[in-house]
Amino acid sequence: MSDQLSFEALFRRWSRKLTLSAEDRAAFVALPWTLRSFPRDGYLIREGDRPTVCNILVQGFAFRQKLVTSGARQIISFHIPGELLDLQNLFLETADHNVQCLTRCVMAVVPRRALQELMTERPAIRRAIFLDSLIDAAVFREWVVNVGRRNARQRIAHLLCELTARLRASGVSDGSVYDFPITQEQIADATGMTPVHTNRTLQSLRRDGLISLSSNLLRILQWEGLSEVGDFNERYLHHSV
Amino acid sequence: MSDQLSFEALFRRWSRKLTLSAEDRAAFVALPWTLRSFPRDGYLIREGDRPTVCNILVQGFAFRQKLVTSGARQIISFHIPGELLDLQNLFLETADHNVQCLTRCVMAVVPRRALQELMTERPAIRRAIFLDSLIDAAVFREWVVNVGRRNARQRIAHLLCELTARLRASGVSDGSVYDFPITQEQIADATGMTPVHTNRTLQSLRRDGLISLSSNLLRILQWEGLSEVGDFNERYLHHSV
DNA sequence: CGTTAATTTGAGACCATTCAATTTCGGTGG
DNA sequence: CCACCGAAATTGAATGGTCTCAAATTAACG
Repeated sequence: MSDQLSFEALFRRWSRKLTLSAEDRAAFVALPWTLRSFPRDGYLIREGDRPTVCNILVQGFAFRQKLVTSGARQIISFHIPGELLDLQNLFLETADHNVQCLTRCVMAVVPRRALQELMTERPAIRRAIFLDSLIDAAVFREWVVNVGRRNARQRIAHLLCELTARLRASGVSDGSVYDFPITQEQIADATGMTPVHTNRTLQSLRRDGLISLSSNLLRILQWEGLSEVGDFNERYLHHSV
Repeated sequence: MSDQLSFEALFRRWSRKLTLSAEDRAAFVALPWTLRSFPRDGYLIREGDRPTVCNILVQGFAFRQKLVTSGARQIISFHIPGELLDLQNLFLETADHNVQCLTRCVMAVVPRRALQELMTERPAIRRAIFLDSLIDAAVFREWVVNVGRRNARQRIAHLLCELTARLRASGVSDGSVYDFPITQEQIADATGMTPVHTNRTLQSLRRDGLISLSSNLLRILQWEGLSEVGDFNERYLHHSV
């Protein structure tokens, strides 16, 4: 895979929000990165690790999760190609959650020291990374609201809306039909529900003609209706800065 | 109030995590800030605002919240003196949530342009602010876990542990007895519960001799027990970077 | 000392969970 | 191409944690 292709999605995403000069891009591509493949369910980072690298998701989907003592798992975010998966580990010494692959993934792995130095030298890159981490935080906040104050239907509808809006904005999909590699158990862990109730709630969304989901293929049949059910307002995604 | 005093808590907090030179502190104090008082429940930022300033909490307690269409409110974080309340608004144009005062507050208000420029000139300040925003995000993640995968007792115990650990680390309190200006309704909104069930759950924690809470005074009677009930591991607070 | 906010109590209803079993799907080897 | 297998999705029924609604009590404050 050529250099441009590895970072195509990242640069495309950043370009929507700020101006990256050709030199900025060149300096980024000149980082000492390497491509690495991970299997489905493979761990990129485990809680307690002291990471020395930073991962850029080139291909595939990933997610962050945290376990509680009862053994239950809470998924904290999903990630799509072109996103940085561990900005927090650039400046925090110890990982406070797990990062795992949803599908087989290809990562561009960069030593965090090199990325830190690039941020020192290049204000535009620094700003892009700072923006990304602020938007990550905005998504976490919305997830607190989602699991804290919405019912089952709303939670799932909101999650589907968020994923759709992000995929659409990234240009990975047109946002109406796309490959959806998330199991019902994972949806349950992302929305703070049980798999059984997730199943029943998805059926209710299907019955109402809002979505169709089978064979890992999600169709958004009524975007307006789904957004309304999910109380979805995409402001928090800050797609236009 | 003298300049040093306004930023005392902030500098103390930052000093635990990195080295701030006398010049860094002087440059920070030389920012064009002003002190401003806010009443209890007063809004600092409303969702949709396009802020031009950044608020540093000097005295009092504040919180972030977001409303859903049903009218329910989810509190997303609490803030104590010495914390920056709207780092996200430094680089994002539109506020995606509300920031409100829990008690009467004094803020140091800084034009965000001035703070941005200081960050450009002073790498240590830049790093401190970046660290703060990463830790904010870590707290949001833990809150997703809290409302998503813990039961009522665990949620409230965890919230009390977090507040105690943060107050202790900031030096505002010794962490065993402190003024607790949060109503049961606000605890409910922070944990995704109803006020009624919050009341019953607090009673159960009191009955077990873990805490005592009345007249806005919280006593942590059994820190170990409370941490265990709340599944509390303070790693995510990153008190030692 | 009056007035409003905050806390507390009771009881019934409901949303979501739990547990267990069944069916369907996706991938693999014969 | 079909048979097989484990994973994922689906269904049923009973349980339970939390909510809702309403009222009473206590605390906070001017």
